Amino acid sequence: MRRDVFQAIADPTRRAILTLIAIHAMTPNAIAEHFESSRQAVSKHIKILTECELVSQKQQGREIYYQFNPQKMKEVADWLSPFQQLWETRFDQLDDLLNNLK
Amino acid sequence: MRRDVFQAIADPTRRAILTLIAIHAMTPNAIAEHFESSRQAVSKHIKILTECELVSQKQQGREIYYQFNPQKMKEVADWLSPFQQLWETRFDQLDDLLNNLK
DNA sequence: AATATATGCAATTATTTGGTTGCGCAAAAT
DNA sequence: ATTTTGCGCAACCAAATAATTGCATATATT
Repeated sequence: MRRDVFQAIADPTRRAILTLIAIHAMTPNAIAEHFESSRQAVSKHIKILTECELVSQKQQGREIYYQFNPQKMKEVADWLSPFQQLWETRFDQLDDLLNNLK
Repeated sequence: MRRDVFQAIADPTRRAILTLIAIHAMTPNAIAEHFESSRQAVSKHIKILTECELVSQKQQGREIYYQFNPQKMKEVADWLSPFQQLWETRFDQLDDLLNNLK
């Protein structure tokens, strides 16, 4: 079972969940209310997000609050950063970029 | 057929292809040489990357050179940017972030 | 002209994915 | 104590995905 961050954010529902809980931790039911999908479907997405550590949980009675883990998302940004220069940086820095990619 | 950038970069081979051709445009055969997978498998990945416009092509005789399109990749960076503040910015800017996410 | 090369397309298959439904369990509420 | 609520787990299913194989076509090379 491949469970990396890139695969996790490939799904639009999961991306929406992340934007939701980035604001504040939420329970599965609260999250599911924001979507058409069933609670179970949403819960499955949360499970995937948890397994790849984009999300962590803290139990509170019978409720479970899921919260966003920024550090893991940073992995995407890190992979992206060498490319970033290609769309925003001046041409005299292109050599640096090429070196980074190798 | 869902064909967005996020789904495209979910596959590790496709990410590797992108890093490869970001340096300079390459033909499918040249790209395939860098992987275990067959030429056809790689070609399919290239097709997906082309369909979501992460890659564009220019024909040159019977060879086709595929090149990276930074602008499309920027979409990922744009989606990521509000989160970015969560792992690197000072706390007094957190309000701005929360507004951006809503 | 005949052959070799570069490439795309189509059909097939195994695996993965996203979703549903039903069930069980523990914590609250009545 | 009984019922309701919040949640995860397992089984199942349809659709999508990744990869293979075989074939067609156009451009080079001989």
